[in-house]
Amino acid sequence: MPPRPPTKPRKRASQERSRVTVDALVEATARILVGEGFDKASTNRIAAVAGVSIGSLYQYFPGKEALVVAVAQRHRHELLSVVRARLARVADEPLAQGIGALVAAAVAAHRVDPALHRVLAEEIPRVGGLADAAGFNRDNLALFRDYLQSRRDEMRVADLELATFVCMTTIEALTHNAVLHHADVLADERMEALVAETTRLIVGYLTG
Amino acid sequence: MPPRPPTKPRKRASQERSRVTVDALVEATARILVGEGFDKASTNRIAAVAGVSIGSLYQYFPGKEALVVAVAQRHRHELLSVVRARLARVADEPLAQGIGALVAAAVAAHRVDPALHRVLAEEIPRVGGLADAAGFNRDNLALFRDYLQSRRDEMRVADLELATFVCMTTIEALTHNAVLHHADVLADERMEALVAETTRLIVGYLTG
Amino acid sequence: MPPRPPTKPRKRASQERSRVTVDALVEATARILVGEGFDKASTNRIAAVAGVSIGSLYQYFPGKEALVVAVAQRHRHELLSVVRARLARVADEPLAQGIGALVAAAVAAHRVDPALHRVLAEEIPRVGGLADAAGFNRDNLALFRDYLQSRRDEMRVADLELATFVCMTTIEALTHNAVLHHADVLADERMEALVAETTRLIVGYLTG
Amino acid sequence: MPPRPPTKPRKRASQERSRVTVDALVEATARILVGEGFDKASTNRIAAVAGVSIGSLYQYFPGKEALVVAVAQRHRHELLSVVRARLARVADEPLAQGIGALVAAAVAAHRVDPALHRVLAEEIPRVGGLADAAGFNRDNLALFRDYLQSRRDEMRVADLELATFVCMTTIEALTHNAVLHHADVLADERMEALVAETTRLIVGYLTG
DNA sequence: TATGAATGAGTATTCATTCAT
DNA sequence: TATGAATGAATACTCATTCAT
Repeated sequence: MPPRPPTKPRKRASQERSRVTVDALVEATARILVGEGFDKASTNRIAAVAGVSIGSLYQYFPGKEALVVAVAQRHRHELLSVVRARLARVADEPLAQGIGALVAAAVAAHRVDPALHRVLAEEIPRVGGLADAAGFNRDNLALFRDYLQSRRDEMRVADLELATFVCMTTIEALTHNAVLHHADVLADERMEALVAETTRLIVGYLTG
Repeated sequence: MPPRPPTKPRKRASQERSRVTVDALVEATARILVGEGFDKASTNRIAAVAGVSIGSLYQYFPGKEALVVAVAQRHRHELLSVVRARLARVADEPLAQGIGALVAAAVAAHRVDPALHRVLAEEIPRVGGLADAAGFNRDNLALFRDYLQSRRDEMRVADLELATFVCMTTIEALTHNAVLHHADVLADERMEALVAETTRLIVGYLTG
Repeated sequence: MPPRPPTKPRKRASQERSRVTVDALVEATARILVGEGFDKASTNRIAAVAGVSIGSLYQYFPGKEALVVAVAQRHRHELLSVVRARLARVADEPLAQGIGALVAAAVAAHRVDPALHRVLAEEIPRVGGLADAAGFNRDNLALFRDYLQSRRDEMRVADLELATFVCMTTIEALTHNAVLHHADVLADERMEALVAETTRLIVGYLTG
Repeated sequence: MPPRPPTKPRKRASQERSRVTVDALVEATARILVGEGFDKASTNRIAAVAGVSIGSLYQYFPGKEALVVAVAQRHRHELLSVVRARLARVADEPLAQGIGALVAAAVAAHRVDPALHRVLAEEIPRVGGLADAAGFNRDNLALFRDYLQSRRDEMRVADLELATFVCMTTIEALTHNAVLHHADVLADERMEALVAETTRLIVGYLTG
């Protein structure tokens, strides 16, 4: 097993000045990822776009991977706050409403920065430290399991763990595919239809 | 827009000798992809492993991408024949049986060469000619739409196109995730449970 | 001829605090040199290990070379005091005793800090200001010439200068090689044999 | 223990063309080593001076170290043939003649390419694969032991192994120092004196 | 005086691809 | 048709040193 490239930031940006540098680097990485793709994102290029010397890049990040991971993390946090916010509003409503909201939230999340989301999901070799760079699912999964748990009496599933896996995978795949690959085909009203269908699919499955 | 690297084989392998060379190259590519990962798969290395000179490689393939595409295609054909064979056997049975068989087929397909499947799906930047290197779905999609069409009267869906999309995406995502990322967790009996669950999910959805 | 990097300390450490800083830097350099080798000894690393800011390092030393030179000088002083102490005890004894003591002293000197000695002698490019970083010989040479001069009547050599050169070079080479490269092979008793042999060699040469 | 940089040539230069390339690279390395010193000898510079692309350099050598080793080896072979040739002529003469010839040979050897010899001996960090890049002594040692063995009855030494070590180390150190550091001081006639002195030193030692 | 953020020239190395033989 | 020597742009990363705070 070859040693993986490190992905954790090298030093904390303590002073204000360095904070700016770090942000510029992460932002530049995101911009290049979206605009030119993963393998144009060389460290030299990132530094140049960030308006920062290559030396400074390496003061704060141990390498390219760490930058991509930082971008993915930032993206993940944004998604998560979108999902959390929406979910909070329906915590006490019946299952059908909850699932509906969740699916809608997933679509909304995929629309936060679809281009970045696509690069993160499809262009980045999921290997080494990048393996779950886009794995915002773990957080989502926990969130969702808690929700399902709280609604357990409305459901008819034997294995909650399995059900969570099935639901999350399904919702993620459908919204991802729809938003990222069929946005053109699926006009707005049809997207609403998809949300409805997905909700029906999941609710039907859970209340079986 | 930068010109994409060409991905089509350069010439037909008419003579027997060429045929052997081409096969050796594709096989070597696959072996390296699985054994060492996408970015160790350099053209020089592929040629070396294939026991062929780098010059010859470029006689038959316009570049690296073309080789990967060829590997993906070969893999796709294998998958497709697995799915087709299984589907043929249930063409005349009721929907529930058909869907069950399809899900089982999807699992079987993912087990043909999981390591290669994983590399193709997760390590290769889905960009340019590689965009749908792993997109064996197109074929599957057509196959499945035809099947659903033939069983339309057992179903209660308004939009067949949409339903096909929903079902295929769901089945693909669930089996992919299950086989490639949770094979350890999902022991054999639980895998059977997953097949059952997935079938219930889809059948429930289709029959309203 | 490119300008040589300066190797003299920048300012006198007049205040106590500075003194501590300078010592910490020299000590850190020595520790890194021994523990990780010459080319891991970057200025940044030295400063870090010394617990001093890189800025401060440059307040007291004009560059990396100066630090290494300082380490070498410190080492040289230690060696010299070892040799001097031993030599003082035999100043009035006949040649054979004197030479014997000198050889033993040379061995003892090489054992003061063999690891540092080795790095200084073998890993550091003897170029520029580093040219005689390990050249503790100059001092030794003077010391030894004086001793030989005082025993001139016991000797039968035409050219004292030449004889000094021959003796010093020989003793240094033999003890260095023995201690640093054959310490494993030359067990303690054999090392004593070497001291005896070397003494015989030199005394034989001087007394014709 | 960190993995050492490899020092063995990467591929054999089978065709005539590549032979030329390899030679040019080794020659260029030597020239840079002598003219600009070890740490100006970057791979890019070596390739440039050799009039060869950097890519070609890496076809034949795994890195910088390997080139330096190749240079050292080439140099060693030249030295060895000088020494061997001279030694052959006195194989049957008495010890005093033999030692005299050997010392003269050592001086001659150091004069083959003194500048290169100096760089190899003093500027190259004797670490890793470079550790005995300049260790032409091993061959010499064997050669010399055989010679001493054949003259054993003229000698009065208890431990032949030790005697060989003492003689070789002494001769090497004296000639090295004389030729490389005191060439200016030691004019030709004085150099002859040194040869005589050294011979006397050694013969005296061996014949007790 | 001390700090540490910033610099950027410089270094080793890879790899897709070409082309003379 | 096959070969493999040659290419060189591109890449990740280091490190001595400066200077504003």
